[in-house]
Amino acid sequence: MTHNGRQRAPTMVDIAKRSGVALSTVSYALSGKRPVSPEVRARVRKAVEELGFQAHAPARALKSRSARAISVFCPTARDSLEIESHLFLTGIAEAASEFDYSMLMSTASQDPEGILSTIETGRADGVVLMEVRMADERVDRLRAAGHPFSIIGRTEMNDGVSYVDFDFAGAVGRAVDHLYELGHRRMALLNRAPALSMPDYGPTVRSRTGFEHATAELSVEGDHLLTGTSGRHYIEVLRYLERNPDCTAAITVSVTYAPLLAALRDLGRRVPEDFSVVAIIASQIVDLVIPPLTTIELPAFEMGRLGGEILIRQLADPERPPAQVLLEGPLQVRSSAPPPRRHR
Amino acid sequence: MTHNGRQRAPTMVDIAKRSGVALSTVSYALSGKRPVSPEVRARVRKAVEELGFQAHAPARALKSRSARAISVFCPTARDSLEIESHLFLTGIAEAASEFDYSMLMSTASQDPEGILSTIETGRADGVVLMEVRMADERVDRLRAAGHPFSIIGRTEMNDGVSYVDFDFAGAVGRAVDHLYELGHRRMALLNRAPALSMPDYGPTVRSRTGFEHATAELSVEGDHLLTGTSGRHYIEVLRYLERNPDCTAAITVSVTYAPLLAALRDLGRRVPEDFSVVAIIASQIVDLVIPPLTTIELPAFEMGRLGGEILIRQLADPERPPAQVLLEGPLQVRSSAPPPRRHR
DNA sequence: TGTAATCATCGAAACGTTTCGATGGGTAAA
DNA sequence: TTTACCCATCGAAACGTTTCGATGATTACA
Repeated sequence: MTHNGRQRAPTMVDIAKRSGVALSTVSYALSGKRPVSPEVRARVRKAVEELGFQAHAPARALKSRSARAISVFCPTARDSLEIESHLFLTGIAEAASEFDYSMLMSTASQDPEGILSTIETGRADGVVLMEVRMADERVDRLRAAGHPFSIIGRTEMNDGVSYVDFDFAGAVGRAVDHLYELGHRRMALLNRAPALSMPDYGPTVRSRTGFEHATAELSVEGDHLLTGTSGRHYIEVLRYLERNPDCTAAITVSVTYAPLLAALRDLGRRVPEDFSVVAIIASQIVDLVIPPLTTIELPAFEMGRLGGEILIRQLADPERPPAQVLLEGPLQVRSSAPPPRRHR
Repeated sequence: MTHNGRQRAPTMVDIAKRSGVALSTVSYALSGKRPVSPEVRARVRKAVEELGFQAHAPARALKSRSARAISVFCPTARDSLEIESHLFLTGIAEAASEFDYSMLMSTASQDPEGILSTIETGRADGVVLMEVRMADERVDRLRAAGHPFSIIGRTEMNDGVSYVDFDFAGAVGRAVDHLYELGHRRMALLNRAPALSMPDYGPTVRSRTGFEHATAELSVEGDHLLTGTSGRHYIEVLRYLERNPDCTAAITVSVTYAPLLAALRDLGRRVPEDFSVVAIIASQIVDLVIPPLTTIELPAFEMGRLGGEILIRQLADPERPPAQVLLEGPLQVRSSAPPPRRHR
């Protein structure tokens, strides 16, 4: 039952009048913060139903000093698509609705002032950050101000901060192992080229570290390339493959599978017959790529959900110790890097 | 200048005290709704600066009866990715921040109650809807309640409602023309298979109409397939191509390029030598697909931006007549369907 | 010099909740 | 029957703004 939009929306005063009790009793009947007799509760419920009452969120936020909202900052997709962002985002939104919170979203993702102000103006109670760097001003500022927040990703120093991150180093390591078992002895890591504004983007740094360790451990040759989806990047990958024909496998992070597959195709090298690829990517994206890529799955939606949940739980109980979650992704063998022969 | 998060945030009362004027004068000095002497204005500004004052949004929303926020409902990406959604979303967010509005996002995109309630609880002033059907309960309800809203997409009956849509019928028509000029005389439209909950999804319906008109006009054979990214859909496309070897071209809508390219590859048919493809898709996605697809570009980010802007302008001036925008997309010739020979 | 008009500023009420302390009726114990 | 206590309910204040009408000082005009 909803009321006509033309006239004033019913308030708790209206409910109080109609059910013949005091305003405060209505509040207690609805919130349950003090006991209320069954009859009164029923009368109040009935009036709420009949008038289509819905509590006014700003009034509640004003008085209770909590907006029951979290705010999220996510890079814009105007020019290029950070596709994982969308999975993070909807994951967080799902967590919010699960706990009956609102979610504010903004694309001004790198502006520390803007981020702090959503909290300081009372629009939101906490913040979820993503695309953070190893050293990140936004994190420092939030921490200094004492505002609740959680991160999808993590910085270098994470004492006392809540985060959900993916173990990129471990994932790359397992990808190297898999390719090694397939017989490859020289492989490349196509790492994400950080934009100029992101000189030490966590996943990039940690993927590289994992790659260097794993290749050293197995004594295989490993080449590290920073790349992306631009034409220039495609050319660089193409050149690399031409010059290094003994490199027969690659690990791609996020969208870097695209320039690789394009270059392989243009060189007439087939996947997986001539070249193996393991992609670190969200499963939802695999559906859109040909051939079906062997992946280490990045559980992006789940990361978002968890990141949101962690923040909200912290909001509910400020004493709660920070949660730090590092997720692993399963190796999903598909056709771009088949299982090792001896296992077939 | 920000204050320490531990202590109470400064309010306009604090500003009033520090600058030695009345509370109401502070309000007028900051809002400019009544003239204030230059000296007082300067004193107020100084105090604001020194105390790091930021107006409390819920209090403002309560008194002014406007949250300066819009709310957006977008499908979840848990299982499959409606990639355009993310472009719409960040486009809307960009518009919001441009006009100094907040944007609420929720994934409960099909629930009419939830949509109305963001407005009726005062959390937002208007709604942006997406993924609407030809007949859509959410639109009817919003209109009946008299709530401001705009649509990315449109329904069958759009009197008095603001929307931004893409001309799918026209786009498919132009794609047919292009393929015809390339010499193709039988072609398929790989249309989006609507989910069960979306029996008459606008783009799907209108793409089909455009296809039927254009093929009839040119007297070419046109086959209409409903498909998606699942394995079952892939098989269906594969079967279709096998059974109809004289079909030498296809138009894909959104992600349907994926099963098509996979099937062509598995049948050993090359693009564009043996088969031409025109994809109706956002440009940001083309970077992720091999081969580079000839497209009719879906300006998804711009659609989002406009949809947000239209709503906000309407919020600012309720007298403003509804805006109805139908965008066209340029044909971008890339390698999946090269330019006609005679033009080379 | 007196009156009207103009201007900047002030005071108070209001928006719709939540929550504290007070009140009064009922029951249990004395 | 009194006293004490408990319980449900009430009344009022408060949260931080915006905005209306009032006030007093200044200027303009007669």
